[in-house]
Amino acid sequence: MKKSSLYKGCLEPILLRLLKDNGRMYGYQMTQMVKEITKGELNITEGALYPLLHKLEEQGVVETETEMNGNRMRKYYSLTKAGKKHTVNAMDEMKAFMQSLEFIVNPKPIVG
Amino acid sequence: MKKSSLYKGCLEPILLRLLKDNGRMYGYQMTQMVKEITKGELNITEGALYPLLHKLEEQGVVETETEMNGNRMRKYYSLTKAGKKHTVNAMDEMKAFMQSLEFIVNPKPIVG
DNA sequence: TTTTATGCATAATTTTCTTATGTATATAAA
DNA sequence: TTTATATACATAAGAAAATTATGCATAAAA
Repeated sequence: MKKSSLYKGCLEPILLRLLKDNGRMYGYQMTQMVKEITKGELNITEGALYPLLHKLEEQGVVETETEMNGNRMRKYYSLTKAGKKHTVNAMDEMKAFMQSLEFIVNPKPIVG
Repeated sequence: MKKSSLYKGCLEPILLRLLKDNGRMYGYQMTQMVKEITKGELNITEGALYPLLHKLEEQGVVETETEMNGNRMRKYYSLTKAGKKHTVNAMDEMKAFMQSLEFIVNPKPIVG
């Protein structure tokens, strides 16, 4: 994604979140949406994206439909029922993680 | 650190932040402080911690002093002058990263 | 006396990216 | 009209950054 890859390990929950919010999406669309939302901060590389999507499909987290847009193929991904459950857990973990980061980066002084 | 390692890639800035806030610290102390601050969420493994500290020392980001505490050794780490500059940048990147995560996990609706 | 905590360290392996490469169509710019 | 950019997929090689396992050693608690 970026030079300073803080994002290592966060890609899967990010994709799950996108699918949860937007329903059906195709790969390239995900990269563009993330780029836009993060104002160019986060650029998902194809080498990270596609293998991960394939893994999630293998695991039954997402399912796909391939459609033609003019002459170009689009492979749409959406969460399965199991994938939706999985996503709930992933989002909880994500929140806990972000909270923890917040605690570290912005430590609260102990009030006596 | 944890099973679901979202933290992959964040360890270095976390350590820099600790040293910035607390001055001189030894490795084990860092693991305990992070565990405490994050309420047990983040458990830094030794296999991740020590090689990283050694790398930072090699790079001149931190410097060390070894002291004996009773019969047990403690190796104290602190930021060098260059390390302090480096940390300012790292914290900026960290903030941008956290902001981006926030945007994704908690997307703001577009107000027309 | 055996487990847990403190304190360091490293090797092997796995996970998760980046970078590079490949194929192909559509559009914009030169 | 040719070239660059954008769209859209995919995979392989390599690097980065963890986990897991192991080792050594002292101190305290069970």
